[in-house]
Amino acid sequence: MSRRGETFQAQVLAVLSSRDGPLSAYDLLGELRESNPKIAPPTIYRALAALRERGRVHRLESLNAFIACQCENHQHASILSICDDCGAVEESVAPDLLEKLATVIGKSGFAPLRHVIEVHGVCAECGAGQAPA
Amino acid sequence: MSRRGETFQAQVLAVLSSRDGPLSAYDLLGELRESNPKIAPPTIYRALAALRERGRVHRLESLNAFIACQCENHQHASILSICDDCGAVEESVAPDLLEKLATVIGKSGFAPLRHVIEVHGVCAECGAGQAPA
DNA sequence: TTGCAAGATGTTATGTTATAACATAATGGA
DNA sequence: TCCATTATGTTATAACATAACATCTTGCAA
Repeated sequence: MSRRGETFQAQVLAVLSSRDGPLSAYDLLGELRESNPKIAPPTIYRALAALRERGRVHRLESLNAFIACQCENHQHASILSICDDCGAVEESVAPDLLEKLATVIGKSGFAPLRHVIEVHGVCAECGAGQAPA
Repeated sequence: MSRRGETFQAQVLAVLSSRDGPLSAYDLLGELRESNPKIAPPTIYRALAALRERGRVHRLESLNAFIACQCENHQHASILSICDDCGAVEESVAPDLLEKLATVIGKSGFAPLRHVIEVHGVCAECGAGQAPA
């Protein structure tokens, strides 16, 4: 086993961390080709898969895009709020909400393993700038 | 304005309703081409968009697939439980959970408009059939 | 009744996202 | 050293989705 990939993963994470909005895999590909023109899609996807396994990156399923984990502890299900106006994404953690969710869907005997919770809407900043009507 | 499209939308909904698992847009395309070989992707996507607007169909963002709404009242945010073993999807409604969710993400002033709540796991039937270890 | 405006639908092409399949290279241990 | 194992590179293609424009329907008004 080796750690060859970690440098590249670190680059991917660095690019994602420098934004407050999500990037698609092909956005990342474009960025990273500036320093290494030869990389291909599988390289990006493999790095993203590794980073996701370690909880450092989240995939926004409803946008087909990726974002760096904003939390200290990277092992948790997260709630992602996506501003449809400015594109900013904020991460929340709410263990009690997950418990409630488990209760709701557990009624029929379902055992949850992975949560996708994404809420689209308007962030405070964009909402404040809007006329109320 | 016309209702020409409604027949086709009804066909799409009929196919989706006949399954207890999701179908991709191209699965649907394949099915529906049996009765009408000339339809193209935009036709499917337009029908799905109309059905989604009326709450008759849900998109599974984490699977890029679609499923008929299983509820009586089609105007509500739904919680989708997806069995990764057999593919079955079950729909739950929990207004109080949405309220709690609104509270959690509303702390920073975020105003929710659309919810994506998908839980992957193992359904009762598949879980029961498994060896415990 | 004809002609037209508006919107729905059909059609072609292409854009975007993701992975299969296989070749090559690096690493560490026997 | 040599091999087994796993990571990485490379090519090609699969899967998902929509842009752009042509065509057809419909209802209405002159």
